[in-house]
Amino acid sequence: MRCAFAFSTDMDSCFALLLMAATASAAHYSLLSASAPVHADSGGMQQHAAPGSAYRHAHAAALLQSEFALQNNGAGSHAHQWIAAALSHGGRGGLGGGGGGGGGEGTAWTSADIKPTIRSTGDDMHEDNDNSDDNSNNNNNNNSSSGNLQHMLHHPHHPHHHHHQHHEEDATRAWRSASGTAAAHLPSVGAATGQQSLAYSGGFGALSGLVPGIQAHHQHHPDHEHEHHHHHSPHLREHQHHHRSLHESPASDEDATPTSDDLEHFAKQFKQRRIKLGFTQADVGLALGTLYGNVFSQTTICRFEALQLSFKNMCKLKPLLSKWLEEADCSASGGGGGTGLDKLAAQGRKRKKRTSIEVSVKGALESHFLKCPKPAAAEITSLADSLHLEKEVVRVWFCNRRQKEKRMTPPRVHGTHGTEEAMLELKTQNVQ
DNA sequence: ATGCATGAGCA
DNA sequence: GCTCATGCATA
Repeated sequence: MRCAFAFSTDMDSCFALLLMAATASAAHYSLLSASAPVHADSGGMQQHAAPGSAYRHAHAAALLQSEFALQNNGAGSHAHQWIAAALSHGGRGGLGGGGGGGGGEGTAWTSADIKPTIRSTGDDMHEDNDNSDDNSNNNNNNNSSSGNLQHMLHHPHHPHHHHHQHHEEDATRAWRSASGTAAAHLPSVGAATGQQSLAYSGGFGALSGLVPGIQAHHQHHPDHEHEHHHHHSPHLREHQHHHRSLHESPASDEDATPTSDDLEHFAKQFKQRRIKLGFTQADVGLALGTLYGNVFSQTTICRFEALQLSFKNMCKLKPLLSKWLEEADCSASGGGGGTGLDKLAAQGRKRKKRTSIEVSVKGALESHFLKCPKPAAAEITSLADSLHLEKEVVRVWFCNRRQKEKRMTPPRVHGTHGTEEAMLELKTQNVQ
């Protein structure tokens, strides 16, 4: 492979740093391990003894946990309290953007200082180009209303449940292509908030983290106006026949808009290699940040692997991950052994405490969603009222629910049985 | 691994 | 207020 770039920059100094880092970080705290007794990735078991040897074994099944089953911790459902954090580090005045605005009673969770995240650190502008309007967008995904256009055009069968009736407005921004410019915000990496597990002890991640030289290149984005074809079936998981357009090989990391199948395949492969190499999802997210200027969280990487992002988003991330993978791959041979770099995790923003919605209430919301995915403000209000939830909470719930519909991997039908799907998922995921 | 949340950008 | 990308916090 051609992977001899990058490191050459500063090998010497890097090693020095690595050594220091190595000694320093003996402590791993594994938040995740608790949640991951079964599956290998995430948390607990990433630290393999032999750096050079990538002998990781495949791991086990993903447990699919039904949200409904787990949620009833009985905790007060809608008592809101914010984490009053002492905001020690500088911040900037928040603007009450989209989120906070709505709630009537919603105090200002947003008004203090927020967003230490990458996007808008300080004052710089992010030119993230996701011009969601003109030419980008796409999101072809499944079900959703108009988005299905694609499906209809390219494949007759319609996956999942769509009980949708219509939605004309969606058509506006309906998928057009994965064009994208998916690419991204330029680097302005801020402090990566201390992530959950930067605890591994892998090889390259640390290294890349320390190498200063390679920072700011941008990724290539998949743009192309072509409507992209190919179906992705209800359960993408099973079939991974990737037929490509006819001239490119999206499987690698070339540009060209990948097909759903390509993405599926890539994601699978990515996860496999990542694990093999001994990296956690969080590690990857961090490495991406240091390599390309965009830090991603464990969550995002996880969702990528699980195809739980929109098609467009998947396309955007793929090249980045692909690149990382290449580097990780080749560096693996060199042996490795550095360890975690730590980031100053100064986090002090006020985030509304996560509302935990009771199972029964969730059920009610769900059924409303089936009837009407996009309730009007008034409906939301009354619904919220009858369920004893804040309006804002309900509104957000619907937003999130809609987003879910648009993922590549649609939400499971947790209806009357769903056994089939569950089994299928288990089966297919075991492979890794 | 996922639920609820934030915020940019658009309308 | 919606969508979309993304993540903290939690199960």
